[in-house]
Amino acid sequence: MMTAYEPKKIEPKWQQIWNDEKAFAATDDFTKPKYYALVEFPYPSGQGLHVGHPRPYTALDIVARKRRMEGYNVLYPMGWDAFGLPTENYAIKNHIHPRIVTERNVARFKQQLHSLGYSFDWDREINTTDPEYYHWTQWIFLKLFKAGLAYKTEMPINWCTSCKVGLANEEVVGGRCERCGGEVIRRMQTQWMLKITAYADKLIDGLDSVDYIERVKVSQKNWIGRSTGAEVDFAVENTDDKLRIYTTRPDTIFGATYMVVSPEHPFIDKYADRIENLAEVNAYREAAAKKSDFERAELAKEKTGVELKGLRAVNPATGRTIPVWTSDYVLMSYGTGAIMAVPAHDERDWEFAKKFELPIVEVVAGGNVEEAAYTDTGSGKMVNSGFLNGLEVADAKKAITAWLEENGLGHAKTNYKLRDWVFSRQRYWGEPIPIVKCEKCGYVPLPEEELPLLLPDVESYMPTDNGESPLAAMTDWVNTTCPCCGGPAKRETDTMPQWAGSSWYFLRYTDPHNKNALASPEALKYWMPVDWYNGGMEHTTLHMLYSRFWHRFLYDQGVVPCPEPYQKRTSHGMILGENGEKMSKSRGNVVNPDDIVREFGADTLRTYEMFIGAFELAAAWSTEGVKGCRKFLERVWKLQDMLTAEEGYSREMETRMHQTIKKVSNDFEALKFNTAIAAMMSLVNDFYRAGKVTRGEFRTLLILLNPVAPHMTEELWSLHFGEGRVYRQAWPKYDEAKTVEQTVEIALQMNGKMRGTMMIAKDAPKEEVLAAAKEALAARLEGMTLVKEIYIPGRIVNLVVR
RNA sequence: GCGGGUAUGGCGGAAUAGGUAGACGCAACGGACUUAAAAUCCGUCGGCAGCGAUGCCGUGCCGGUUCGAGUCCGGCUACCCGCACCA
Repeated sequence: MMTAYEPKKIEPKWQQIWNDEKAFAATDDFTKPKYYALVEFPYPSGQGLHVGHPRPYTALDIVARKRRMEGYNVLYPMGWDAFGLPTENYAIKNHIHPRIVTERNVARFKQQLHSLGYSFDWDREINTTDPEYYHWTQWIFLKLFKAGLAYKTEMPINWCTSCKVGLANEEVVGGRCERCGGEVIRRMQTQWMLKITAYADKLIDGLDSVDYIERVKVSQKNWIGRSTGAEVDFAVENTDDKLRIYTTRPDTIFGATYMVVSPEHPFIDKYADRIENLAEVNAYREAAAKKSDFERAELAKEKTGVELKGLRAVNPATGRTIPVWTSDYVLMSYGTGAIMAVPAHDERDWEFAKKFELPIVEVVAGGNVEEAAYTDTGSGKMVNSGFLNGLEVADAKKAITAWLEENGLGHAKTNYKLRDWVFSRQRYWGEPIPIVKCEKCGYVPLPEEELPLLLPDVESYMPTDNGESPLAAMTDWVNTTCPCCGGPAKRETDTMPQWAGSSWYFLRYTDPHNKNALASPEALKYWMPVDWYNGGMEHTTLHMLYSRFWHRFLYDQGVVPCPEPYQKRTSHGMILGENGEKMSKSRGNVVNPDDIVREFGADTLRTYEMFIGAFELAAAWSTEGVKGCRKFLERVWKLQDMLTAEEGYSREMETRMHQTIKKVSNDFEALKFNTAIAAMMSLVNDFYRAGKVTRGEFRTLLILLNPVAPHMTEELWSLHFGEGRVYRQAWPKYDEAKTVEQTVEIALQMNGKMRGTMMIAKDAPKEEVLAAAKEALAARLEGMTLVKEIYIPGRIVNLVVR
């Protein structure tokens, strides 16, 4: 008699067996074909695993398990991105060392992941807060520093007033701190910077060589924001000086009727004595300085500005003098901080010109520049533009750029929206920056053999109001000697941002216990690049860009063997609450995976999360849907009662078996887990309809279903197929010829409208099919003239009549 | 504003290269089993009309191409997610 399906008993049992057998350890046999599947390692928060975590983990677990069955040496690792603010804030509040908090959270996460039966190679677990790990994070920083890509500078930063910490532009969302929602203001601070801008072109161009879903590529390109144009010098009247601007539309230079400089532009101070309305100008500048970037953008609807009276510039194309204004719609941080304004062909300039009654001169025909700026670059010929008249925009660009270069007035120039990466945090729970400041020698890197520079214990983790990290209070630690001259020196007290540890972690997995290098060249050569990396869309512009930057740098340094770290990148959709809203504590719609495992089992949770909908799209949780998946697994379980002694496939099921193998195999590769599972459900329904299943059919089903529901399939295997394991079986093969039905149902249409169906032999000749169709539709064809006969084999017959 | 995405039954969602719209699942309804309920198994399940074989309509909206359009083309609308004065 068959036993009941009890996931609570069988799941922990198999998890223990896999653990004892080291079932999923990647081997160091570098002669085997490899497959490196990667999911983003989690931040071990105090809340434990969220029901959103298992979606990507299960998806790539399926891929990893399938690859093993296909004979690959698979690396599917897991670790902890454990530095970060929530842990530190918790530590401050509860006076517990962040290390202890981290350990506790990691233990919880790990136990939860175990309970879901993932085939991670736990021997390769890593933790970014482990000195053995951050040794190499610091080592990479030193490399960057020595290559001139890390520098310290005083700059206005985004300062979160609540976290008391500087934020990267990417961490400011809608003028507020991405993490705590606190107000963000601008503040001057000395910061370590990484020159990611030096890699802007490589980061864009590298995208051509990898297989990322399109929207990830598009986002990255937009974020880097490469634009080509020209820098042009405008002479300042009555001086020998020039004001340099950047434009992407040098072709419209004849229409430049005024100039605008950013309120922060040094030009204003330089010529302060000539500005007749200096008081007014300074008042405007002060008002602009108080606004955050966000406020500036918010108030964008209404243009503001002040003319710098007494200063005029010369349009190098027309030779006419034009006024110079200052306005906060021009940003100091992009281009040269100054623009030529062409109101006829730029919306912002147009608005500004309308408001301040500045002249609007059309130089590209095709619009009505009194009504709106005409910005179309695809059509329209140049007018009012001297030697450019009659040219298309694209040709005019080339002609004017050549002319500017010939006359020493300007040159072609590429600009980027991407800014350098603010790399310091005034915080405790991060990697110490391995630099000391010596009065004599300046910033001096620690010798590599002194790494890792350990994070010292401090009394308080509270950041300070003056913007210094809690480490600054540790005078014993801070005061040191200069590695260069031996004189007194002070350690850097800022720490690295959380992005640091996650910018190279995929390399460490290839050789996680290496004491002499971040990983051995052999391991890197074998495992890299990652074959398939899946993660959230929220990481496309931050983590993805940062890690590609570091990896590309390490490639240039000869440390890693390939320029791009990830061969393929996909993204999963979010799991929403039952009400269709984002899950959050405040909304009270959070589902805890532990509860689902306890009530239905891990296999049900895995199956449900894969069945919930298209992998890339958001999907709302449904407890009823979970029950449906449990029911499906029960039905598989109960197939035991219908098992016959036959080893192969039965004649009537053979085609269905081959079809299902094909469908499941292809769908797993294409991330179409929902339809793969639907196909298996369908097959199981067929077994029920037949009232029997052969051992051969059952065997194949268990293998196909194993990546999705590994525990139950192992249990059924052990009950019916002996000591072996499903996870060691070869992935089933299908015979294309056997996936095709011998008799097919085809649709009968008249004038494209459905008029019935008929069964016919798959390879029946066209004439025969048409004859049969005409016979079937004979009554309807009465009195009609047959105009055309269309036959699509296996699909449709369409008779066109009049 | 710019970029990307989505729109299909009561619901989640299927539909390789135009070729039987609604696979699979949920809910609902009917039946079997049961003293009963749950569970399970079997069946029905887009709308309108009809006792019925059947007919007409139907994939956000308007139009087009085609023997045939959820799918292609032109023009819209709504919602979601990024970015947001980047010259």
